[in-house]
Amino acid sequence: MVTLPLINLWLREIAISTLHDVARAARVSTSTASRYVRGVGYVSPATGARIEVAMRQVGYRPNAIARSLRHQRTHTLALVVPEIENPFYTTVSRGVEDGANAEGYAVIFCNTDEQEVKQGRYLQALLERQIDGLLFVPCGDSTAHCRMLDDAKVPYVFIDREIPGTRDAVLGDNVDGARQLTHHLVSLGHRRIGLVGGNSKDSVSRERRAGYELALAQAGFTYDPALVREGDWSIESGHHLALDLLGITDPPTALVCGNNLVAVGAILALNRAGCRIPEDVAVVCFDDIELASLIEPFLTVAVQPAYEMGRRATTLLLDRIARRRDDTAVRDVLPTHLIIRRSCGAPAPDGRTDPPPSTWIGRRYKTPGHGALVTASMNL
Amino acid sequence: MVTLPLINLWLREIAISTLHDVARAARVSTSTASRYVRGVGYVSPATGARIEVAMRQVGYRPNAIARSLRHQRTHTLALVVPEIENPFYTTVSRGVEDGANAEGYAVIFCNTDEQEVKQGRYLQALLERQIDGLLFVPCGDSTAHCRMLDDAKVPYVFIDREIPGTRDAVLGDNVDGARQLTHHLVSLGHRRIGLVGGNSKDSVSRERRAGYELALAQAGFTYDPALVREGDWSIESGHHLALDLLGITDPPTALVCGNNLVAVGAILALNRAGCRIPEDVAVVCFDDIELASLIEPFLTVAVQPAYEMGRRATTLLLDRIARRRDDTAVRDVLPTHLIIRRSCGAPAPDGRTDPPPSTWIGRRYKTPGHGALVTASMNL
DNA sequence: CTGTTAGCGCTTTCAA
DNA sequence: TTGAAAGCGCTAACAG
Repeated sequence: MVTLPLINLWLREIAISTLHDVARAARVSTSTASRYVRGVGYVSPATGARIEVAMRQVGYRPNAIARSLRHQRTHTLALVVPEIENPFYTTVSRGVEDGANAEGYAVIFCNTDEQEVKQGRYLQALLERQIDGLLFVPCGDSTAHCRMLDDAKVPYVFIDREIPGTRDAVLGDNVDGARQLTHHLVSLGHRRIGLVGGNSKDSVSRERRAGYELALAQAGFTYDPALVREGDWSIESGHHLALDLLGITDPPTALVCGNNLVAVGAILALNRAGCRIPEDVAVVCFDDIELASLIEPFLTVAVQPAYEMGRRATTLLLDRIARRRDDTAVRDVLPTHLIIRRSCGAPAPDGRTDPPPSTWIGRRYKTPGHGALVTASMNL
Repeated sequence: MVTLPLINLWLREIAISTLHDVARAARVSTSTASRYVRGVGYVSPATGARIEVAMRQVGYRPNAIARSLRHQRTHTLALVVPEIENPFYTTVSRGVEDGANAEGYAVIFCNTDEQEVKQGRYLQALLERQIDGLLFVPCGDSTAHCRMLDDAKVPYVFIDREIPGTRDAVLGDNVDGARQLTHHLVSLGHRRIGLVGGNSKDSVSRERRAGYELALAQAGFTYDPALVREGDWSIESGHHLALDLLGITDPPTALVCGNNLVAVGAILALNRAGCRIPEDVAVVCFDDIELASLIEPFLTVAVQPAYEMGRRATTLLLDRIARRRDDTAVRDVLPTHLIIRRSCGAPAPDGRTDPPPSTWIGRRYKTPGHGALVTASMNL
């Protein structure tokens, strides 16, 4: 740690200037200055010009806090997610950011680490800060927290996960995604397919499990509960559950994983147990593992339109805030797409295992509005 | 898109209650209620109890906006990064979040996409919102923006990148990291080592380049400018520059990449050109590719302590805000560690190519405060 | 077209 | 130990 000479901050004597200062400099009342600044109401060209000059002179910058207090509206949203380091939520958050910016809203991001207590503290703090609305990926059993939000009359929209009750929600099609993943394995000839699930307390995990069961039923298999495990959404959980499944008599030849982190855990477990993927055990999962799959396309996945989910949820929330909608709850379920890659030991239907790298270059790497990362490789 | 029955929001008649309401319900003045709520000044036990009851009765929640206006302090920081989807910045942001929360500050995250215009709009908006301080990863030539911040007298701390001038900064040791990466390749017998750099306009890229040159000099090699390319920090740039380098006469047998995204681009280019890694060309880079390297440890990297950088910068900023430090600029350069993996075609010094997967399990996957992802595997 | 006035919800002297 | 009053910076009636 090195320290260097003086910082040249707090030196200049430019006091922070208010509308009052502008008004005084322009010899008008604050209300006139206010009208001019906001561009509403009548201001004669002459006085307007004077105010303009005064503004530059004193270096005026409007104070959003004072405005908020006056308007009872902060133009600030919050996004509460359980795990910001999961690329899925990172991409969701870009969608939210872009959606919010488009209407001049700022976003406060909060990370609950799947802990309800932390979530509670955040929500409390956010309500005190008078956020105008909330984008919410709840963790655990958040019914109490939802009541709190209802009481505070803060509009909110669920993303990815929802709490029982009639609320706005933008979700991925979990049932169908899991069904597709499972069906894919079935079509490759697998007969014993295990499920390494997420947290059974949350709707997402239950739906993915339902999709898994659906695919098995459609294939005419009898459902074997011994092949199904649930824990939470962590790498450790995936590792643990996969080891478990490997240990049973007549173990599965393929695993459907509840999400990307769980899949990482499962893959580590398989490596550790000396199982080759996909020769010994095939693996597929929900959500992509972004950079990894760019370089080494090895894992067949069901990807949700994360950016779009964030974006739509934000639009919906802003509509609520502006009361641009009637009071019927919206439940927007977005489709999930399969990206077929080699972790299951079979080529894609068209004979390729994956779009060749060249198709990734030339289109932008970014999420929509800037091009599309997952979406790009997804739709090829 | 499905719509369902009525939402039960805006139904109840619990008006949002203010300190005034509490005071009235408790039959005291607002100033007394205020004193009680904040726990300062004298309030007799009897009245205190009455106020306590009144608070619960009316469901009081302090209004942070009004407080901010009064105190001229919002207890809000902002974090401006160029690319939130890069895991490096995601991890930095966790450090920032934890540091801020520890002192009851909220954080507004902003994503500039490496665009100065976008950055300017954000800074403007943040200043209007009266943030108390800024954590800043500037993009491009941000000197004008820094002047703006100075004028507004908002304290700020650079993270990862800095703008010439004497300001607080928490940085990775770019020179040494690049030196280590390059030295590693030298020690494996490579004689022609290329540099696929980042954006030469920014200090980070220049420093990494300097480290690269230093290692070559220490090895007694003559510096060959034909082996050095710079562009920006994108996958496309890495792809383009790597292809370029492959095309020269006597092309490099190894590449040092400026960061993880650039490396992804370079690897795609090598694949496309039919080069095997590491047999034909070895690749190393700055920053890890998190999940990827958990599953398939293939890329030797120099990792910076991202979480720690975010955390320290935040502590420093909060110290500035609270005027807990004298006015000397701090420049905190954190060491970079090498993780040796197989992308360069050689085992680690101790004969292993990588810590075995088992060592990752059992310790938590999270960043410090929750365990450590990169840091954990790094220090084994 | 412009200015006066009364707050938004909270804190903070200063008197009582 | 408590309360009255002023005001943070801005906006919005309402007169003029």
